[in-house]
Amino acid sequence: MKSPSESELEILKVIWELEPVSVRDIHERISAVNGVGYTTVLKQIQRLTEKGLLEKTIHDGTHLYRAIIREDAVKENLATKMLNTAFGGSAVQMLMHALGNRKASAEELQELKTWLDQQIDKK
Amino acid sequence: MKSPSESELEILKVIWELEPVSVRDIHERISAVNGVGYTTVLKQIQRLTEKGLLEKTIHDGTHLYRAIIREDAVKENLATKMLNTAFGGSAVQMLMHALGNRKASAEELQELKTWLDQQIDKK
DNA sequence: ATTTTTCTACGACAATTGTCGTAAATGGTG
DNA sequence: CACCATTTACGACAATTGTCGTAGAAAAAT
Repeated sequence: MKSPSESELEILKVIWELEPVSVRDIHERISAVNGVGYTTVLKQIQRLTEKGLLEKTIHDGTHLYRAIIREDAVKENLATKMLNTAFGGSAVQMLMHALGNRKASAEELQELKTWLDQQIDKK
Repeated sequence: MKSPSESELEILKVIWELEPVSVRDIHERISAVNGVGYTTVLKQIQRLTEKGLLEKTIHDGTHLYRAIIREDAVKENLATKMLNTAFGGSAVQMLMHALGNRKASAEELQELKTWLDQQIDKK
């Protein structure tokens, strides 16, 4: 299960949000941020499709794309892989580095705590 | 600040642990896991050195390598980048996906809680 | 000092990725 | 239908990465 590159992930994120969606719409979103060309985005979409991560349907002449892999699965994969390869499986380590120097907002900490307590209760 | 690839990270991890360390020792560790050849590891080390992530010192004829970038900095970078690009900056999201389906052990949850409470107290 | 063993340096190659340019196809408009 | 504007398909190119093979340098053994 190879993880998508950062740039591929950008595209996937737009698709998860808007699917089924046209290349045009995806490009609009992406280029607004990084100014990349239309064909660049198109090519990447086509490659993702070849790789089986996306599916194209032609409806009334317009080509629309949908994701085949689920958002949760990809994110889980990313997070888990990083947890294991970079942080030796320690979630605390990962969290510390993620929030680390950055002053985690009180709300965020609270939110984490809530989720955590809930997890603990579930046992 | 481009992040190291997975394979580069493997090498960095060994170096952080053993530095200053010879190619031979690094190779031994790595190949024990994935069986990759000596020159493969050497080449990667050389490239990392070119890129300025490692430093080579020749002491008594042996070439030893040390890391120039600190372990914490790299990990922080990795975690932060993932937090932002994949999880929209939400640490809860990231944590949920990292622990997600996998039944986080009670100890791990407890450890997380301890760290969190400590963070909250610090405020 | 000569041979053998071990390392390092270098170059090569395939796969992947990010990025376009150009050409071909399709659709909409007058 | 003929023409212009969009879109899509293709191919190209440079950079990066993972992987070696080979050759030359250095160190160790005899």
